[in-house]
Amino acid sequence: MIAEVIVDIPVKQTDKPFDYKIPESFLSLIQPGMRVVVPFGNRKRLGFVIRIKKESELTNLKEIDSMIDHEPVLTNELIELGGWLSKTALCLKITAYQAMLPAAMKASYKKYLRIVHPEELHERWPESLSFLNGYYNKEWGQILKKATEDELIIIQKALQEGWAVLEQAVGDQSTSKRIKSIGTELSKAELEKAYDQLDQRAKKQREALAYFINQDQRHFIPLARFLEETGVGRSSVKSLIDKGLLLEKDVEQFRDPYSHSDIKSTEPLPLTIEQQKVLEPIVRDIEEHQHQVYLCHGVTGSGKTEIYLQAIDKVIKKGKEAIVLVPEIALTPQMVHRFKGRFGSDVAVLHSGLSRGEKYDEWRKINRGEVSVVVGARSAVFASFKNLGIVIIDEEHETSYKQEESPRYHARDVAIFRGRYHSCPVVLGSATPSLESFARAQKGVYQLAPLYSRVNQQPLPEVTMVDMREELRSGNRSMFSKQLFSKLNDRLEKGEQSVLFLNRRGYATFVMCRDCGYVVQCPHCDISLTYHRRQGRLKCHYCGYEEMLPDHCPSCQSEYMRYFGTGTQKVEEALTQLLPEARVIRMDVDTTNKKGAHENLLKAFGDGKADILLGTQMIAKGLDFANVTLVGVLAADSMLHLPDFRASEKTFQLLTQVAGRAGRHRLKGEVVIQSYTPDHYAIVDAGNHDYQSFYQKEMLARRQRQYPPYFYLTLITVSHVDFTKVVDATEKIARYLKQRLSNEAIILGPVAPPIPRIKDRYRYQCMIKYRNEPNLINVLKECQNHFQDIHSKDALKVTIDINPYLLM
DNA sequence: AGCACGCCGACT
DNA sequence: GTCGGCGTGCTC
Repeated sequence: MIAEVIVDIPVKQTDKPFDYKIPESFLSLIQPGMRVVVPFGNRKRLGFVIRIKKESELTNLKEIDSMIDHEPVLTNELIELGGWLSKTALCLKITAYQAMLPAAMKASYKKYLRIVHPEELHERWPESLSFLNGYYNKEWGQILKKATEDELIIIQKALQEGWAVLEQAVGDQSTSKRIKSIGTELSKAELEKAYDQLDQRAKKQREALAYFINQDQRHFIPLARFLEETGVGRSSVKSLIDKGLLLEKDVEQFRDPYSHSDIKSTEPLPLTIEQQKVLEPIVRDIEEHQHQVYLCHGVTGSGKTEIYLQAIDKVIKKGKEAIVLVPEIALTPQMVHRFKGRFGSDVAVLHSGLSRGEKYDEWRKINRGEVSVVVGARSAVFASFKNLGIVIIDEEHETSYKQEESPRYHARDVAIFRGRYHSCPVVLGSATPSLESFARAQKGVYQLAPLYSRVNQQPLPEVTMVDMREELRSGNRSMFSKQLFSKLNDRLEKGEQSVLFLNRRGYATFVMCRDCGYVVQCPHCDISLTYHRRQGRLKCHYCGYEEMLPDHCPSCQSEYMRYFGTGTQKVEEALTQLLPEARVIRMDVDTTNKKGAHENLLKAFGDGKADILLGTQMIAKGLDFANVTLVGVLAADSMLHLPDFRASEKTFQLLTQVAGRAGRHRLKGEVVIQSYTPDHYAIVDAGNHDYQSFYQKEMLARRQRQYPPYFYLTLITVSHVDFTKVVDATEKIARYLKQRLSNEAIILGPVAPPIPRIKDRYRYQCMIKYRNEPNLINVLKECQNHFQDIHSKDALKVTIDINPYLLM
C-alpha cells in the first residue's frame, strides 16, 4: 500500500503529496490524518498522511520510517479543509495543516551522535570511549558546545570513517506531564494477607497498606499527595515497593487549568418569546440535519448566550459536538464559567492564556472525544470533532476572527465550510453585526434572527454626547469634560464604579519639537514613537524598538520637546492628580502581559478594590459588573480618522460595545461619550443605539466608494529593504493584474501604505476591487510565483491578503 | 529547507 | 592543473 504524504518543508516546491510505501508492520495501523516520519532527500522529516492508495505512478518508492501518532490527528474532513484553505487563502498545505493543530505538535528536529562499532572505535582511539560515552544520546548541538577541540577532531574522524553516525530524530514538542504515583496491582485479598504478615513494629507500613486496602485497588495516587494525606514517610513507602506490595509508576497527568476554580452549575433559564423564536429554527436544523447560517442580531443583554447554551444542549443530547468561538479578549473566566456551569467537564477551553502544554491537553480531550463542547478563540474552529452539530461565532463582527498571518483565513468561512460538511447550523451572533454579514442576511443568504429587547427589561443606558471643541473653547484643556468629571465624582461619593475607555496605550502618542515640528520616529518603521512614562522611554508599537527620550530636538537642538496625544498612562496620571482618593486600575497590554494578570485585575475590580477601571480595547467586551453605573469614552473619534474604510464601522461597534458595559443589572447605567466630531453618524447612531440607521448610512458610503460588501478586496503588499526594488516590482504586479483580470476589476496603486516601512523593510501596496473574478486565485498565484524569488536570500516578499481586515 | 550537481575565477 | 564560488534543480 502507498501513502500520500505532505512533507513538513514550507516551500512551494514541496507543496504537493509525496508517495511512500507503507511497511508491512504498519499496514493495519496507518490511517489518513496521522503524522509520520519519512525519509526525504538525505534526512528525515515529519509529514501528514493525507491518503492511502493501492498504486503509485512512481517506482522506487521509499518507505515510511516511523509513525508519530497512534490515532489520526486530522479527520478526513480536516484533511479536505486543509486542501480548501491552501487554495482559497493561497497558503502551503503544510501551513494549513499546522494551523489546525496545537503548537506543541509542530515537529522538532534534533541530531544525535550514535556510535556504530564501539569496540573497534575503542581499539583505534583508546582514549575516545570515555568521553564518547558521556556524549551518548546527547543532542548534537550540546556536544558541539561542550566538547574540547581534541575531542572534536576524534569525533570528526569517527564520523568520516563511519565508526559513528549523526542521526536525525524527528518528534514533536508535546510533553505530557507525568507524575510519580504509587498504587498496587495486587488484589484486596492479597493485600490483606500481606498486611497480616507485616511486622507488628512496622506501624507506618501497615498504615500505608491499609490505605490501599480501603480503596479501589486499581487507583494510582500521586506520591506527593499520598505522603501528605497519610503522613507516611518516604522510607516506609520505599520498603513496601521493595517488598513488591506497592508499585511506583509515572502516571500521565492532564493539566486542567480550571480545576482550582469551583464553578456553580446552572440550569437552563426560561426563554422569552423572542428568544424562543430565535432558538426554534436552529433546533429544527439540528434535529433535521440541515445546514443554514443564522445571524443572531441581539442588543447587549438580550440573552444570546442562553440561546447558544440551549442549542448546544440539544446538540449534546443528539450525541453530537459543538464549537463556540469567542474573541480572544472576551474569553474571560466569566465567559468560560457560563459554559462550564452548564456542561461541566464536557467542555474544553482553548485560548492564548494557556501554556503550550495546557493547550495540547485540551486539544487531546477533543481528539479523544472526551468532551463535546469547545469554547475558544479563532483557531478552535479547527477542533477535530467528528460529529459536529453546531458552530457558534459570538461577536461575529470582531476582526480578530481573521488571521493576519498565513494561512490568512477567516474563522467565519471555515465555520461555514464545516457547517456544510456536517449539515449543521452555523450561528453568528452580534449586537453590531459586520456590514458583510448583515447585508447577507438582508439578501436572505443568512437567516436573520433578531433579538431587540433586553431580557431583564432594563432600558439601554442613557448616553450623553460631549463636544470637546466646546470644552476647549470654554477654557477646559484637560482630557475630562466638566460633565464627565462631575459624574465621576458623583460615582465616587456614592461608592459606585466607573469604566473609562481610551483606545491608546502608553503616555503620549508622539513627541514633537515645538520649534521645528520634528516628530521622533522609529528608525526602522517610519512611524512615530510612543512615549512611555514609567520607563521614561520612547517605544515603537510595531517592532518593539526603544530609545531614551531625547532632551534636545535631534533636528534643531531646541529644548522645547512636547508630548502630543493622550495614552492610558497619561490618563492614569491625570486621574491621580484630579481625584486623588479614587483607586484606579489600568488595563492595557503593558499591565496585562504577565500570565494571569488579566484575570487578577478584573477580579480586583469585581471585588470592589477599585473605583475606576481605565483601559483600552480589552475592557470593551464581556465585562459584566453589577456596580458599574458610568462608562466614559474619552476620545470617541480616535479610530474614526484612521486610513481604513472600516473606520466608521469599527467606531460604531466599539462605542456600542463600551456603552453596553453600564447598568447591566439593577442600577441604572449612564454613558458619556467625548468627541471632537459629535455629529458623525457613527457616533450619533451609537449614542442612540440605532444599528439600522448606521447600517443604512454606512452601506451608502460603501457603495459610493466601492468597498465591501459591494466589492471584494484583495491586498497585495510587497516588501524589501531596497525601496526601488519594491516600487519596481509592485508596478509590474499592477500592470500584470490589469492585463490578466477582467475590465470590471479595479486595480488601485501601487501606493505606499500608511506605514511605509516596518522593521527596516520598505513596503508598497496594490489593492484589487472586484465583484466577480473567477480567475483571480490563479492570477494571484502566478503573481506570487513570479515575483517572490525563493532562491535569493534577500528576496522580495509578496504578501497576498484576500478579504483583508488590516490595511496597513 | 538542504543538498548535489554544475560551470567559471584565484590558488597549492 | 585543482579548490571553491553560489546559480539551478530535486527531493516520493
